[in-house]
Amino acid sequence: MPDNPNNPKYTISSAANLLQISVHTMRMYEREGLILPHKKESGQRLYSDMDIERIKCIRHTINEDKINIEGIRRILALIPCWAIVHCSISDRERCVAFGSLNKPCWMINHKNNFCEGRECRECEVYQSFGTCESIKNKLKALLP
Amino acid sequence: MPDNPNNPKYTISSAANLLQISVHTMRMYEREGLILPHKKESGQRLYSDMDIERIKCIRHTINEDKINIEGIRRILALIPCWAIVHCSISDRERCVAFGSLNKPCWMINHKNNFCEGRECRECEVYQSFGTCESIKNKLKALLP
DNA sequence: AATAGTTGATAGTAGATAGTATCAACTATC
DNA sequence: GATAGTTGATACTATCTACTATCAACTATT
Repeated sequence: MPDNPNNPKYTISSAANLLQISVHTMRMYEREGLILPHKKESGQRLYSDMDIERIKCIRHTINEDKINIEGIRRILALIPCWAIVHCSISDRERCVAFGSLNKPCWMINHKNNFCEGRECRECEVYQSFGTCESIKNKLKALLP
Repeated sequence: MPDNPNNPKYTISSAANLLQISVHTMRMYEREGLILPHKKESGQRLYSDMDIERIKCIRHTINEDKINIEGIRRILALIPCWAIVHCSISDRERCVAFGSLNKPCWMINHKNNFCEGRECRECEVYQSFGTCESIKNKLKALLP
């Protein structure tokens, strides 16, 4: 396996070490829908370099920008997934994620359409927040 | 003056009464950039029915949805004003609001362009949050 | 097979955040 | 012209939120 930034290689404790936070905080962020680590069949989590970067971004948003977790989730829920993956109109009509206002698509079972068989972890929608670049910049690219 | 919903007619205390909140909370929301009441020349604030509706929405977002004020402001900052008012590319390059990531345009002096001479209170960008309809729905309308 | 790490869950804490109280100077309205 | 309301400012507080500690059962690694 080549060393791409999505390669899940850190256990939860070594990731927590890198980030100087507790293992439990890592799991909290996941429960809240902010991160989506790789899971082995046994259920054990593994984190990639992208995941580390993403969590740094989350921490900055919470600690420096003073936005709470509900706020972050609501912002993530605004990412216009439909315009990023270009799913069809009929896909959208059936899609629970498209209709959701308070949860990002990757927190919702929405596999009855375009996203069938795709890993949310790998999806550009999920990764929009990965590098802490603002979602506004993504909107600027999409909206002329 | 006809009775349109933007007509500023309530003083701060009668508005606070209608909303069952303190006068001071009203001014806090303003300081935080969530509302933009009409001001008389003396500096006295006047609120319209739309303002009342907007504050109801803000309260719901804080108390029920549990999103903090910083979070709300960051969400408002995501409204794609440029695509709503259709300002020119060169306007955008000069516009401080276009570049801002953490404040909505109406909190920023951005009158050196398209918005020159326009009242932010009356602008569709500001009013996007007026009825508590989600900004996601606005994005859906703008993004095919 | 034994140690170290992981899982989910519940209970608890330090500190931040939304909101309040109080103030003197100024304005509206009767 | 007098009362009631408004302005901005600072100091204060109750409550919630992000985070931690501890637990027994399970898994990885040596």
